[in-house]
Amino acid sequence: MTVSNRAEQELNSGEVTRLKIMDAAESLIIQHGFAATSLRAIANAADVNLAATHYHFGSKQGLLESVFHRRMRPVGIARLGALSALESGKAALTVDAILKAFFMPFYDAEGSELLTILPGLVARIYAEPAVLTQPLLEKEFSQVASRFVAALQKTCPGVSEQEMRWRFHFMVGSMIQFLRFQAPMGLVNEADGFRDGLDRLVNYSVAGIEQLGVVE
Amino acid sequence: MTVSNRAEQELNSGEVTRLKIMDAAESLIIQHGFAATSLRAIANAADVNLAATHYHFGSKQGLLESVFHRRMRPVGIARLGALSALESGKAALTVDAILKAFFMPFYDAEGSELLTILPGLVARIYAEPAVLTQPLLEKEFSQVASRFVAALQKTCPGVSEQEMRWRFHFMVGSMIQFLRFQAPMGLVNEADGFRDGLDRLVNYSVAGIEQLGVVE
DNA sequence: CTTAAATTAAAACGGTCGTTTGAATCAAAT
DNA sequence: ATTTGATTCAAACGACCGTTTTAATTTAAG
Repeated sequence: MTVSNRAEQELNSGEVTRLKIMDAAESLIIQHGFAATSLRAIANAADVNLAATHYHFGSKQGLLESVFHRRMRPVGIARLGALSALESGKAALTVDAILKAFFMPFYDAEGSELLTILPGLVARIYAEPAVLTQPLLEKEFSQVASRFVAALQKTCPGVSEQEMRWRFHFMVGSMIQFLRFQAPMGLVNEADGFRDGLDRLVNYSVAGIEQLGVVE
Repeated sequence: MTVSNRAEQELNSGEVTRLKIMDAAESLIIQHGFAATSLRAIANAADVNLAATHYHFGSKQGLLESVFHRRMRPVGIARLGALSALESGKAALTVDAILKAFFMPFYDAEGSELLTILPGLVARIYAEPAVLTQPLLEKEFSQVASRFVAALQKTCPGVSEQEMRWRFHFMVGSMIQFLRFQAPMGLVNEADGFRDGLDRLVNYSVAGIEQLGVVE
């Protein structure tokens, strides 16, 4: 059997169990957080034996890392890809375009099941106690952040790298808030609510990063 | 014994225990989160019998609510007071001044021990699973938010209440991010780091809320 | 078919969890 | 001094935790 087209390839029993565990863990972790989600609850939701969690992931922490890694790596790749495409294009770089590249994974996920997962998972990474997730964040996110900060700096001459990293920091905070709660408290979101909120987030962030109106 | 000056009044045994428990719980919850903090760890850190936690707070959830309430009510009061003082003053309202009123509790806390507590606690409220803290947030925060949104709207004619609530939503996200991580990843914060970050947060948020430079 | 490896299964390990109980101790008022 | 209520204490409750062990079962290769 060749390794070529893995999409059509049938998964062996072990891989199927691995996926069932990760899916169940992902859903429960999003709902209740990492500490409050037990391996027994995960195994039960996945319809899998409890020991399978340790067989496939070694430990609860190992499962957490796998769950986060599976979703976050494609996000980072999509972001870097979108930014590279932007930089190699002929159009001039704008803050608006760069931020849309950063939010690309969420624009892309519209209409897919990913939209019910990605926001909750990203938000949870930032919500868990730092000792659990800081290594994951550092590993998966820091180089992506650096690339975007550098790109943003090019469009805002006169803004130091340090200052731009602060602004990027605040922008990420707004993004997390949006992913976590979607609309503000008491504001219901209608039909195409996610796209609407995302566009508002872009506008808000562009203003914050450019800071054209602020007088010192 | 009169009730007048409670500051000099000695606390009876029960109140002292209550405070010791809340102090210990606060510190541990900030460090490890609610689910990962056990009542035994709290009682141990407070040098108090385990059963005292249930005697004084009824349940773990009850303790959580008391811990949050104790710090958050003064924050809300300080914010509303600062905003009222602003509105009854003769100077024209500005977004900058309103936001500084909103951040007032953190400006005030500079140099006090509160600065080691408030940021971590506020950040944790937003980090815990929604089912735990959403009632607390709704109760303690929503009316304060409404007052500030209304004030901001007056300084930005043409911005609907709904739109301003979104911008305020994003601003809160940036604030949480700052309170939780202080400086961006990999950026160390020197001597007067907190004040510096707070000022950057104000500038960023003013730009986002006014959105002067954004072309649709 | 046989054999070896990969995977699943059931059961138990020692611990810790939130909560409850009932007696002991303390404080203040009669 | 005695009584009453508030508070503290040690101990235990049943339940659940992450992890490990051992054996059964399935899968794939010789």
